[in-house]
Amino acid sequence: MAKAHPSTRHQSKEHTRQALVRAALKLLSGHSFDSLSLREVTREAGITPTAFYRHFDDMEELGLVLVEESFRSFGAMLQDARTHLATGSGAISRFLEVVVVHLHEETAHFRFIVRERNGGVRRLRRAVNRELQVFADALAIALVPLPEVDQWSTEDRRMLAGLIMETTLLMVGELLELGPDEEAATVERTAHQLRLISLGVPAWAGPPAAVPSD
Amino acid sequence: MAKAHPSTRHQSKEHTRQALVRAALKLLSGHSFDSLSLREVTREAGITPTAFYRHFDDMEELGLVLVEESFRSFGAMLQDARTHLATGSGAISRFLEVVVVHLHEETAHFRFIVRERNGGVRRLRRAVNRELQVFADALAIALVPLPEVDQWSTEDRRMLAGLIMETTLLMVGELLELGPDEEAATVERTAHQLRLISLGVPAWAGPPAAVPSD
DNA sequence: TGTACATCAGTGAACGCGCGTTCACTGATGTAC
DNA sequence: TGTACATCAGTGAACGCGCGTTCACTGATGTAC
Repeated sequence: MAKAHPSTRHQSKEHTRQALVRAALKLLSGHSFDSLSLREVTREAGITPTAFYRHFDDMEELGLVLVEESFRSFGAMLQDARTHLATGSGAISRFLEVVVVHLHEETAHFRFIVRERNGGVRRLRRAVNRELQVFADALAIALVPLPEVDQWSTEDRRMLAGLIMETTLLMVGELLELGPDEEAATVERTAHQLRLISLGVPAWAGPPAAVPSD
Repeated sequence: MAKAHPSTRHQSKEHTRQALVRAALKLLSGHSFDSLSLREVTREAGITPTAFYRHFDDMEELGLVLVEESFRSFGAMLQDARTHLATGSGAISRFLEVVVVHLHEETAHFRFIVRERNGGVRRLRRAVNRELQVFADALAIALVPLPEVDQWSTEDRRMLAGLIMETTLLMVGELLELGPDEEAATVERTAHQLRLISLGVPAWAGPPAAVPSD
């Protein structure tokens, strides 16, 4: 029962497991998940195909682990963005800079999210979109303190948070296709889009009445 | 040289070709393109694998044809939206209704666009995003007559058109995952997002100065 | 500390299967006269 | 209109290959005493 030290066996198993995860993420830069083969992953990780089953029941289980891990990066990015952020002047540009920095650090994770959210494997798609929903809801709550938004309904705040998150995620998808020197224009465009959205906020008065119709 | 009538041979070849295209689109409802096999497509189309090569050099060429065909549906939708549209009261809701109707008619085409724009096959991704760019630019030009936008720079109009198109396309992606009875909430949310954007338009005064900073 | 046994991560051979592509072919349709 | 030849969409067998999964195994690490 003495499990004081983690034991060499656990450590090396964990090491191999991470090699599998890293191998999968590497290979997914040129593939979608549902054309990724088990043998390909084990080959890249440097182990026998058979050994895969010591770590995962099947590829789909690996996929779900990739979702989890990718969203740790995503969450870290939003966390970082929040601490650097505050509201006010230059907020949008600084927010997008944080996004770009994290994108460069964890490209594979962000690519996985962007690709598989509309990818060909249903369970993965669902898992990715469930996570995105969680983060959008968190963003909606983070918006509460803003003076112009504090009277909005929860639903409206979620609507706004979704729009912000998706506009940002669209930028991420575009940046993944570009070289470093082509990024600036895309980031600037996204900044303008977010500013345009922010300009709509003070004019928003809820869905039903307020504006003549629609 | 007499090619007055289309000839039975051409007709039946064209018929088989369309069967291949239809087979591929059908199979892509549960797949991404890069895990779709040639044999699978010919099986579904009811021909021998070998016969495939009478129509396409390889699967990628089929994929590019799917891009072309899918964007015919996409263009038809935008065309239809424009005739039904005009500006003003209820415009957004009516626009989204047109989108939903076309989505139900050509689900496979829209799914293909949404899935493969971030999919695992580079050439397809590029082709899809090139087409989206073309349509976004067309939308930007269509915005010119609007009184609040007519003084904007071309770049700003493209920025706005991109935001509108992407917000709509996001809705399409979400609707593809939902049953018919769950659609209303998503459409309504998108309508609110588009309205929020439209509320920002009168306040927009170009990127640099005008607003204190950012 | 030393010994005897249990655990278990990774191996290597083997399986049946679907894959993309080749090849020589068939037979219906099209064309020239 | 009738005949002889050309075209060519689709066939069917064959190939070598990578796939996921099974199985009995090895040998290093962990545990009990």
